[in-house]
Amino acid sequence: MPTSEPPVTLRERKKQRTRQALAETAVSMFTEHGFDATTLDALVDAVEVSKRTFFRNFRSKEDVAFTAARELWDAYLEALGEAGGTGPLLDVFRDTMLATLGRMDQDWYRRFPATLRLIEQSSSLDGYSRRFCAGVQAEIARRVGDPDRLELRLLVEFFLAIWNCALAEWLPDCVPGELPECVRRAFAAIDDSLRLAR
Amino acid sequence: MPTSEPPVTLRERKKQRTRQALAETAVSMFTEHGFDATTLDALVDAVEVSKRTFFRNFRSKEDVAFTAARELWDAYLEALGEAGGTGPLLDVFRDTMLATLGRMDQDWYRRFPATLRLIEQSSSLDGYSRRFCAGVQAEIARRVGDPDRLELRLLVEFFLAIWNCALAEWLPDCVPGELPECVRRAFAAIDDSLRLAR
DNA sequence: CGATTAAGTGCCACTCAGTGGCGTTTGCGT
DNA sequence: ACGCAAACGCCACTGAGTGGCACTTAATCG
Repeated sequence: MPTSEPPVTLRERKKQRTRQALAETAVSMFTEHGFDATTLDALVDAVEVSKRTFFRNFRSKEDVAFTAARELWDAYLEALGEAGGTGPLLDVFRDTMLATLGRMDQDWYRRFPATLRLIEQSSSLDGYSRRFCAGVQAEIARRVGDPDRLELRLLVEFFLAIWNCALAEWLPDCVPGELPECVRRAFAAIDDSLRLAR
Repeated sequence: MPTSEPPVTLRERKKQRTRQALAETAVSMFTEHGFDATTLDALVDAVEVSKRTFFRNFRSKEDVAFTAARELWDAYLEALGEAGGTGPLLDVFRDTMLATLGRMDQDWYRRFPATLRLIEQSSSLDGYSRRFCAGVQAEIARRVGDPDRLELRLLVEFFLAIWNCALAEWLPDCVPGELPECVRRAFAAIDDSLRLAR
Protein backbone atom coordinates (compact mmCIF):
# COMPACT_ATOMS: atom_id res chain seq x y z
CA MET A 1 0.00 0.00 0.00
CA PRO A 2 1.15 3.53 -0.71
CA THR A 3 0.20 5.02 2.64
CA SER A 4 2.87 3.90 5.14
CA GLU A 5 1.28 3.21 8.52
CA PRO A 6 2.91 5.29 11.24
CA PRO A 7 4.18 3.34 14.27
CA VAL A 8 1.73 3.96 17.11
CA THR A 9 4.53 4.69 19.51
CA LEU A 10 4.18 6.97 22.51
CA ARG A 11 6.37 9.58 20.87
CA GLU A 12 4.17 9.57 17.82
CA ARG A 13 1.00 9.89 19.90
CA LYS A 14 2.48 12.83 21.78
CA LYS A 15 3.33 14.57 18.56
CA GLN A 16 -0.16 13.98 17.20
CA ARG A 17 -1.64 15.41 20.38
CA THR A 18 0.39 18.58 19.94
CA ARG A 19 -0.62 18.75 16.28
CA GLN A 20 -4.26 18.39 17.16
CA ALA A 21 -4.05 20.89 20.01
CA LEU A 22 -2.45 23.40 17.65
CA ALA A 23 -5.05 22.87 14.92
CA GLU A 24 -7.95 22.96 17.37
CA THR A 25 -6.76 26.01 19.28
CA ALA A 26 -5.78 27.78 16.07
CA VAL A 27 -9.23 27.52 14.51
CA SER A 28 -10.93 28.63 17.71
CA MET A 29 -8.57 31.58 18.20
CA PHE A 30 -8.79 32.56 14.53
CA THR A 31 -12.57 32.38 14.73
CA GLU A 32 -12.71 34.49 17.85
CA HIS A 33 -10.24 37.25 17.00
CA GLY A 34 -9.89 36.94 13.23
CA PHE A 35 -7.26 35.08 11.21
CA ASP A 36 -5.05 38.05 10.45
CA ALA A 37 -5.38 39.60 13.90
CA THR A 38 -4.24 36.43 15.68
CA THR A 39 -0.47 36.12 15.88
CA LEU A 40 1.36 32.82 15.91
CA ASP A 41 3.07 33.94 19.08
CA ALA A 42 -0.31 34.10 20.79
CA LEU A 43 -1.21 30.66 19.44
CA VAL A 44 1.96 28.86 20.49
CA ASP A 45 1.75 30.64 23.82
CA ALA A 46 -1.78 29.29 24.35
CA VAL A 47 -0.76 25.74 23.42
CA GLU A 48 2.49 26.15 25.37
CA VAL A 49 4.86 25.06 22.65
CA SER A 50 7.62 26.96 20.92
CA LYS A 51 7.11 28.64 17.54
CA ARG A 52 9.73 26.27 16.20
CA THR A 53 7.53 23.33 17.13
CA PHE A 54 4.60 24.90 15.34
CA PHE A 55 6.55 25.08 12.10
CA ARG A 56 7.69 21.49 12.50
CA ASN A 57 4.03 20.50 12.43
CA PHE A 58 2.60 22.95 9.90
CA ARG A 59 4.05 24.66 6.86
CA SER A 60 2.42 28.02 7.57
CA LYS A 61 -0.23 29.91 9.50
CA GLU A 62 -2.62 29.21 6.63
CA ASP A 63 -1.81 25.52 6.69
CA VAL A 64 -2.98 24.99 10.26
CA ALA A 65 -6.27 26.80 9.61
CA PHE A 66 -6.84 24.65 6.53
CA THR A 67 -6.57 21.32 8.37
CA ALA A 68 -10.22 20.29 8.05
CA ALA A 69 -10.32 21.06 4.33
CA ARG A 70 -7.12 19.13 3.76
CA GLU A 71 -8.64 16.14 5.51
CA LEU A 72 -11.54 16.23 3.08
CA TRP A 73 -9.32 16.24 0.02
CA ASP A 74 -7.09 13.53 1.44
CA ALA A 75 -10.16 11.37 1.91
CA TYR A 76 -11.46 12.31 -1.53
CA LEU A 77 -8.27 11.34 -3.33
CA GLU A 78 -8.16 8.08 -1.43
CA ALA A 79 -11.78 7.34 -2.33
CA LEU A 80 -11.08 8.21 -5.96
CA GLY A 81 -8.26 5.68 -5.99
CA GLU A 82 -10.31 2.83 -4.52
CA ALA A 83 -13.75 2.99 -6.11
CA GLY A 84 -13.11 2.47 -9.78
CA GLY A 85 -16.55 2.60 -11.28
CA THR A 86 -17.20 3.39 -14.90
CA GLY A 87 -19.31 5.88 -16.83
CA PRO A 88 -19.12 9.64 -17.25
CA LEU A 89 -16.14 11.03 -15.37
CA LEU A 90 -18.15 13.93 -14.04
CA ASP A 91 -20.55 11.48 -12.39
CA VAL A 92 -17.60 9.64 -10.90
CA PHE A 93 -16.27 12.89 -9.45
CA ARG A 94 -19.67 13.76 -8.01
CA ASP A 95 -20.41 10.34 -6.57
CA THR A 96 -16.96 10.06 -5.08
CA MET A 97 -17.47 13.42 -3.40
CA LEU A 98 -20.87 12.37 -2.07
CA ALA A 99 -19.39 9.14 -0.76
CA THR A 100 -16.50 11.03 0.85
CA LEU A 101 -18.86 13.52 2.51
CA GLY A 102 -20.81 10.58 3.87
CA ARG A 103 -17.69 9.19 5.51
CA MET A 104 -16.63 12.36 7.33
CA ASP A 105 -17.47 12.25 11.03
CA GLN A 106 -19.47 14.64 13.16
CA ASP A 107 -16.42 16.44 14.51
CA TRP A 108 -15.33 17.23 10.96
CA TYR A 109 -18.73 18.77 10.24
CA ARG A 110 -18.12 21.05 13.18
CA ARG A 111 -14.60 22.06 12.14
CA PHE A 112 -15.05 22.35 8.37
CA PRO A 113 -17.64 25.18 8.39
CA ALA A 114 -15.39 27.09 10.79
CA THR A 115 -12.55 26.74 8.29
CA LEU A 116 -14.80 27.91 5.46
CA ARG A 117 -15.71 31.03 7.38
CA LEU A 118 -12.07 31.74 8.05
CA ILE A 119 -11.31 31.42 4.33
CA GLU A 120 -14.15 33.81 3.58
CA GLN A 121 -12.68 36.27 6.02
CA SER A 122 -8.98 36.28 5.17
CA SER A 123 -7.61 36.94 1.72
CA SER A 124 -4.30 35.26 2.43
CA LEU A 125 -6.09 32.13 3.61
CA ASP A 126 -8.34 32.35 0.56
CA GLY A 127 -5.27 32.44 -1.67
CA TYR A 128 -3.83 29.45 0.14
CA SER A 129 -7.08 27.56 -0.27
CA ARG A 130 -7.28 28.20 -3.99
CA ARG A 131 -3.67 27.26 -4.51
CA PHE A 132 -4.21 24.06 -2.56
CA CYS A 133 -7.27 23.16 -4.62
CA ALA A 134 -5.26 23.74 -7.78
CA GLY A 135 -2.85 21.12 -6.53
CA VAL A 136 -5.71 18.72 -5.87
CA GLN A 137 -6.96 19.43 -9.37
CA ALA A 138 -3.63 18.47 -10.90
CA GLU A 139 -3.54 15.32 -8.79
CA ILE A 140 -7.04 14.27 -9.87
CA ALA A 141 -6.19 14.83 -13.52
CA ARG A 142 -3.00 12.82 -13.11
CA ARG A 143 -4.89 9.90 -11.62
CA VAL A 144 -7.70 9.51 -14.10
CA GLY A 145 -5.87 10.08 -17.37
CA ASP A 146 -3.52 12.29 -19.33
CA PRO A 147 -3.29 15.54 -17.35
CA ASP A 148 -2.09 17.42 -20.43
CA ARG A 149 -5.23 16.63 -22.40
CA LEU A 150 -7.28 19.79 -22.77
CA GLU A 151 -10.65 18.12 -22.28
CA LEU A 152 -9.58 16.40 -19.08
CA ARG A 153 -7.96 19.47 -17.63
CA LEU A 154 -11.13 21.39 -18.41
CA LEU A 155 -13.33 18.76 -16.81
CA VAL A 156 -11.37 18.78 -13.58
CA GLU A 157 -11.45 22.57 -13.52
CA PHE A 158 -15.22 22.31 -13.95
CA PHE A 159 -15.48 19.87 -11.09
CA LEU A 160 -13.70 22.21 -8.70
CA ALA A 161 -15.79 25.11 -10.00
CA ILE A 162 -18.97 23.17 -9.25
CA TRP A 163 -17.68 22.24 -5.82
CA ASN A 164 -16.98 25.91 -5.09
CA CYS A 165 -20.53 26.80 -6.05
CA ALA A 166 -21.92 24.01 -3.90
CA LEU A 167 -19.96 25.34 -0.93
CA ALA A 168 -21.17 28.87 -1.63
CA GLU A 169 -24.75 27.59 -1.45
CA TRP A 170 -24.05 25.67 1.71
CA LEU A 171 -22.03 28.35 3.47
CA PRO A 172 -24.79 30.56 4.97
CA ASP A 173 -26.23 27.83 7.19
CA CYS A 174 -23.76 24.95 6.96
CA VAL A 175 -26.30 22.35 8.04
CA PRO A 176 -24.35 19.08 7.68
CA GLY A 177 -27.21 17.15 6.09
CA GLU A 178 -27.72 19.73 3.37
CA LEU A 179 -24.27 19.62 1.82
CA PRO A 180 -24.92 16.58 -0.40
CA GLU A 181 -28.06 18.26 -1.68
CA CYS A 182 -26.05 21.41 -2.49
CA VAL A 183 -23.55 19.31 -4.39
CA ARG A 184 -26.30 17.56 -6.36
CA ARG A 185 -27.98 20.86 -7.17
CA ALA A 186 -24.75 22.40 -8.37
CA PHE A 187 -24.02 19.45 -10.64
CA ALA A 188 -27.59 19.48 -11.91
CA ALA A 189 -27.30 23.17 -12.78
CA ILE A 190 -24.54 22.69 -15.34
CA ASP A 191 -26.73 22.51 -18.44
CA ASP A 192 -28.93 25.46 -17.53
CA SER A 193 -25.82 27.40 -16.62
CA LEU A 194 -24.16 26.89 -20.00
CA ARG A 195 -27.38 27.93 -21.75
CA LEU A 196 -27.73 31.19 -19.83
CA ALA A 197 -28.27 34.18 -22.13
CA ARG A 198 -29.11 37.82 -21.77
CA MET B 1 -18.20 58.34 -16.46
CA PRO B 2 -17.06 56.17 -13.54
CA THR B 3 -13.34 56.28 -14.37
CA SER B 4 -12.04 59.65 -13.18
CA GLU B 5 -9.37 60.94 -15.53
CA PRO B 6 -6.16 61.77 -13.66
CA PRO B 7 -4.75 65.28 -14.21
CA VAL B 8 -1.75 64.98 -16.53
CA THR B 9 0.40 67.09 -14.28
CA LEU B 10 4.17 66.77 -14.00
CA ARG B 11 3.88 65.28 -10.56
CA GLU B 12 1.51 62.64 -11.84
CA ARG B 13 3.80 61.80 -14.75
CA LYS B 14 6.75 61.42 -12.39
CA LYS B 15 4.78 59.09 -10.19
CA GLN B 16 3.73 57.03 -13.17
CA ARG B 17 7.34 56.82 -14.29
CA THR B 18 8.46 55.37 -10.96
CA ARG B 19 5.47 53.02 -11.02
CA GLN B 20 6.43 51.78 -14.44
CA ALA B 21 10.12 51.57 -13.57
CA LEU B 22 9.24 49.47 -10.52
CA ALA B 23 6.94 47.14 -12.48
CA GLU B 24 9.40 46.78 -15.34
CA THR B 25 12.46 46.23 -13.16
CA ALA B 26 10.54 43.92 -10.85
CA VAL B 27 9.49 41.53 -13.62
CA SER B 28 12.97 41.46 -15.10
CA MET B 29 14.64 40.87 -11.72
CA PHE B 30 12.06 38.25 -10.73
CA THR B 31 12.57 36.53 -14.07
CA GLU B 32 16.33 36.52 -13.73
CA HIS B 33 16.75 35.46 -10.10
CA GLY B 34 13.34 33.99 -9.25
CA PHE B 35 10.37 35.64 -7.56
CA ASP B 36 11.00 34.34 -4.07
CA ALA B 37 14.76 34.82 -4.23
CA THR B 38 14.50 38.49 -5.16
CA THR B 39 14.07 40.76 -2.15
CA LEU B 40 12.18 44.02 -2.25
CA ASP B 41 15.25 45.72 -0.86
CA ALA B 42 17.17 44.69 -3.96
CA LEU B 43 14.36 45.95 -6.19
CA VAL B 44 13.93 49.37 -4.59
CA ASP B 45 17.70 49.66 -4.50
CA ALA B 46 17.89 49.05 -8.27
CA VAL B 47 15.13 51.58 -9.00
CA GLU B 48 16.61 53.96 -6.42
CA VAL B 49 13.45 54.62 -4.45
CA SER B 50 12.64 53.89 -0.83
CA LYS B 51 10.73 50.79 0.22
CA ARG B 52 8.06 53.13 1.50
CA THR B 53 7.57 54.48 -2.01
CA PHE B 54 7.22 50.98 -3.37
CA PHE B 55 4.34 50.28 -1.01
CA ARG B 56 2.70 53.56 -1.91
CA ASN B 57 2.53 52.29 -5.50
CA PHE B 58 1.85 48.59 -4.99
CA ARG B 59 0.00 46.62 -2.36
CA SER B 60 2.52 43.80 -2.19
CA LYS B 61 5.42 42.05 -3.85
CA GLU B 62 2.93 39.87 -5.69
CA ASP B 63 0.97 42.89 -6.85
CA VAL B 64 3.84 44.43 -8.77
CA ALA B 65 4.61 41.15 -10.54
CA PHE B 66 0.95 40.82 -11.50
CA THR B 67 0.76 44.19 -13.29
CA ALA B 68 0.37 42.85 -16.83
CA ALA B 69 -2.36 40.42 -15.84
CA ARG B 70 -4.22 43.15 -13.97
CA GLU B 71 -4.11 45.31 -17.07
CA LEU B 72 -5.80 42.53 -19.03
CA TRP B 73 -8.64 42.16 -16.57
CA ASP B 74 -9.10 45.91 -16.29
CA ALA B 75 -9.45 46.05 -20.06
CA TYR B 76 -11.73 43.01 -20.03
CA LEU B 77 -14.13 44.46 -17.47
CA GLU B 78 -14.23 47.72 -19.38
CA ALA B 79 -14.96 45.91 -22.64
CA LEU B 80 -17.65 43.88 -20.92
CA GLY B 81 -19.32 47.08 -19.82
CA GLU B 82 -19.31 48.69 -23.24
CA ALA B 83 -20.16 45.98 -25.75
CA GLY B 84 -23.63 44.94 -24.79
CA GLY B 85 -24.45 42.28 -27.34
CA THR B 86 -27.01 39.60 -26.80
CA GLY B 87 -27.16 35.83 -27.02
CA PRO B 88 -25.57 33.09 -24.91
CA LEU B 89 -23.59 34.62 -22.04
CA LEU B 90 -20.72 32.20 -22.54
CA ASP B 91 -20.33 33.49 -26.11
CA VAL B 92 -20.35 37.04 -24.79
CA PHE B 93 -17.60 36.19 -22.33
CA ARG B 94 -15.53 34.53 -25.04
CA ASP B 95 -15.99 37.24 -27.65
CA THR B 96 -15.28 39.97 -25.14
CA MET B 97 -12.05 38.20 -24.23
CA LEU B 98 -11.07 37.83 -27.88
CA ALA B 99 -11.80 41.50 -28.47
CA THR B 100 -9.80 42.47 -25.39
CA LEU B 101 -6.84 40.35 -26.46
CA GLY B 102 -6.98 42.06 -29.83
CA ARG B 103 -6.67 45.45 -28.18
CA MET B 104 -3.60 44.70 -26.06
CA ASP B 105 -0.42 46.16 -27.53
CA GLN B 106 2.86 44.53 -28.42
CA ASP B 107 4.57 45.51 -25.20
CA TRP B 108 1.86 43.78 -23.23
CA TYR B 109 2.42 40.59 -25.21
CA ARG B 110 6.04 40.78 -24.10
CA ARG B 111 5.27 41.38 -20.43
CA PHE B 112 2.28 39.08 -19.96
CA PRO B 113 4.04 35.77 -20.74
CA ALA B 114 6.81 36.80 -18.35
CA THR B 115 4.18 37.28 -15.65
CA LEU B 116 2.64 33.89 -16.44
CA ARG B 117 6.00 32.19 -16.03
CA LEU B 118 6.50 33.92 -12.70
CA ILE B 119 3.10 32.70 -11.53
CA GLU B 120 4.02 29.19 -12.61
CA GLN B 121 7.20 29.44 -10.60
CA SER B 122 6.06 30.93 -7.30
CA SER B 123 3.33 29.46 -5.16
CA SER B 124 2.66 32.71 -3.32
CA LEU B 125 2.26 34.55 -6.62
CA ASP B 126 0.04 31.72 -7.83
CA GLY B 127 -2.16 32.14 -4.79
CA TYR B 128 -2.34 35.87 -5.38
CA SER B 129 -3.29 35.31 -9.00
CA ARG B 130 -6.08 32.90 -8.16
CA ARG B 131 -7.43 35.18 -5.46
CA PHE B 132 -7.37 38.09 -7.87
CA CYS B 133 -9.24 36.12 -10.53
CA ALA B 134 -11.83 35.19 -7.92
CA GLY B 135 -12.41 38.90 -7.44
CA VAL B 136 -12.76 39.40 -11.17
CA GLN B 137 -15.22 36.52 -11.21
CA ALA B 138 -17.38 38.15 -8.59
CA GLU B 139 -17.24 41.44 -10.47
CA ILE B 140 -18.30 39.82 -13.75
CA ALA B 141 -21.20 38.05 -12.06
CA ARG B 142 -22.27 41.31 -10.44
CA ARG B 143 -22.32 43.10 -13.78
CA VAL B 144 -24.28 40.67 -15.87
CA GLY B 145 -26.98 39.62 -13.42
CA ASP B 146 -27.76 38.34 -9.97
CA PRO B 147 -24.43 37.17 -8.52
CA ASP B 148 -26.21 34.96 -5.99
CA ARG B 149 -27.94 32.90 -8.64
CA LEU B 150 -26.35 29.45 -8.76
CA GLU B 151 -26.40 29.11 -12.53
CA LEU B 152 -24.71 32.45 -13.09
CA ARG B 153 -22.06 31.88 -10.48
CA LEU B 154 -21.38 28.51 -12.05
CA LEU B 155 -21.14 29.98 -15.53
CA VAL B 156 -18.62 32.60 -14.47
CA GLU B 157 -16.59 29.95 -12.67
CA PHE B 158 -16.66 27.95 -15.90
CA PHE B 159 -15.46 30.93 -17.90
CA LEU B 160 -12.43 31.42 -15.67
CA ALA B 161 -11.79 27.66 -15.75
CA ILE B 162 -11.80 27.74 -19.55
CA TRP B 163 -9.50 30.75 -19.55
CA ASN B 164 -7.08 28.92 -17.28
CA CYS B 165 -7.02 26.00 -19.67
CA ALA B 166 -6.48 28.27 -22.64
CA LEU B 167 -3.50 29.83 -20.86
CA ALA B 168 -2.14 26.40 -20.02
CA GLU B 169 -2.24 25.52 -23.72
CA TRP B 170 -0.63 28.80 -24.68
CA LEU B 171 2.03 28.84 -21.97
CA PRO B 172 4.75 26.62 -23.49
CA ASP B 173 5.37 28.89 -26.49
CA CYS B 174 3.40 32.07 -25.77
CA VAL B 175 3.26 33.08 -29.43
CA PRO B 176 1.03 36.20 -29.31
CA GLY B 177 -0.97 35.27 -32.42
CA GLU B 178 -1.86 31.85 -31.06
CA LEU B 179 -3.64 32.96 -27.89
CA PRO B 180 -7.03 33.63 -29.53
CA GLU B 181 -6.88 30.18 -31.10
CA CYS B 182 -6.15 28.64 -27.69
CA VAL B 183 -9.15 30.46 -26.26
CA ARG B 184 -11.39 29.27 -29.08
CA ARG B 185 -10.18 25.69 -28.74
CA ALA B 186 -10.77 25.71 -24.99
CA PHE B 187 -14.32 27.01 -25.41
CA ALA B 188 -14.97 24.50 -28.18
CA ALA B 189 -13.81 21.66 -25.95
CA ILE B 190 -16.55 22.15 -23.36
CA ASP B 191 -19.02 19.59 -24.71
CA ASP B 192 -16.46 16.85 -25.28
CA SER B 193 -15.05 17.59 -21.86
CA LEU B 194 -18.36 17.11 -20.07
CA ARG B 195 -18.92 13.85 -21.95
CA LEU B 196 -15.57 12.35 -20.99
CA ALA B 197 -15.90 8.85 -19.54
CA ARG B 198 -13.62 6.06 -18.50
C1' DC C 1 17.92 -3.02 33.43
C1' DG C 2 21.23 0.35 31.93
C1' DA C 3 23.58 2.60 28.02
C1' DT C 4 23.27 4.33 23.36
C1' DT C 5 20.86 6.70 19.81
C1' DA C 6 17.96 9.76 17.59
C1' DA C 7 13.47 12.11 17.33
C1' DG C 8 11.40 16.02 19.10
C1' DT C 9 11.73 20.36 21.48
C1' DG C 10 13.15 25.08 23.24
C1' DC C 11 15.75 29.05 22.68
C1' DC C 12 18.12 32.52 20.08
C1' DA C 13 19.41 35.17 16.33
C1' DC C 14 18.33 36.18 11.79
C1' DT C 15 15.86 37.51 7.12
C1' DC C 16 12.26 39.60 4.82
C1' DA C 17 7.51 41.52 3.87
C1' DG C 18 4.80 45.09 5.26
C1' DT C 19 3.23 49.36 8.35
C1' DG C 20 3.21 53.76 10.99
C1' DG C 21 5.26 58.07 12.14
C1' DC C 22 7.52 62.14 10.97
C1' DG C 23 10.37 65.43 8.95
C1' DT C 24 11.66 67.05 4.24
C1' DT C 25 11.44 67.80 -0.58
C1' DT C 26 8.93 69.34 -4.65
C1' DG C 27 5.61 70.42 -7.85
C1' DC C 28 1.07 73.11 -7.94
C1' DG C 29 -2.07 77.14 -7.56
C1' DT C 30 -2.52 81.82 -6.40
C1' DA D 1 7.34 84.65 -4.85
C1' DC D 2 4.75 82.13 -1.31
C1' DG D 3 1.86 78.77 1.00
C1' DC D 4 -0.02 74.24 0.54
C1' DA D 5 -0.35 69.50 -0.02
C1' DA D 6 1.27 65.46 -2.38
C1' DA D 7 4.86 62.49 -2.60
C1' DC D 8 9.10 60.96 -0.69
C1' DG D 9 13.00 59.27 2.47
C1' DC D 10 14.29 57.61 6.74
C1' DC D 11 13.66 54.96 10.89
C1' DA D 12 11.74 51.98 14.06
C1' DC D 13 8.64 48.37 14.55
C1' DT D 14 5.62 43.94 14.02
C1' DG D 15 4.95 39.36 12.48
C1' DA D 16 5.87 35.24 9.54
C1' DG D 17 9.16 32.00 8.69
C1' DT D 18 14.14 29.75 8.93
C1' DG D 19 18.66 27.95 10.62
C1' DG D 20 21.59 26.48 14.31
C1' DC D 21 22.54 24.27 18.52
C1' DA D 22 21.91 22.49 23.00
C1' DC D 23 18.81 19.72 25.66
C1' DT D 24 15.16 16.41 26.86
C1' DT D 25 13.09 12.04 26.33
C1' DA D 26 11.38 8.04 24.21
C1' DA D 27 12.80 3.96 21.47
C1' DT D 28 16.24 0.34 20.88
C1' DC D 29 19.64 -2.88 21.88
C1' DG D 30 23.09 -5.38 24.54
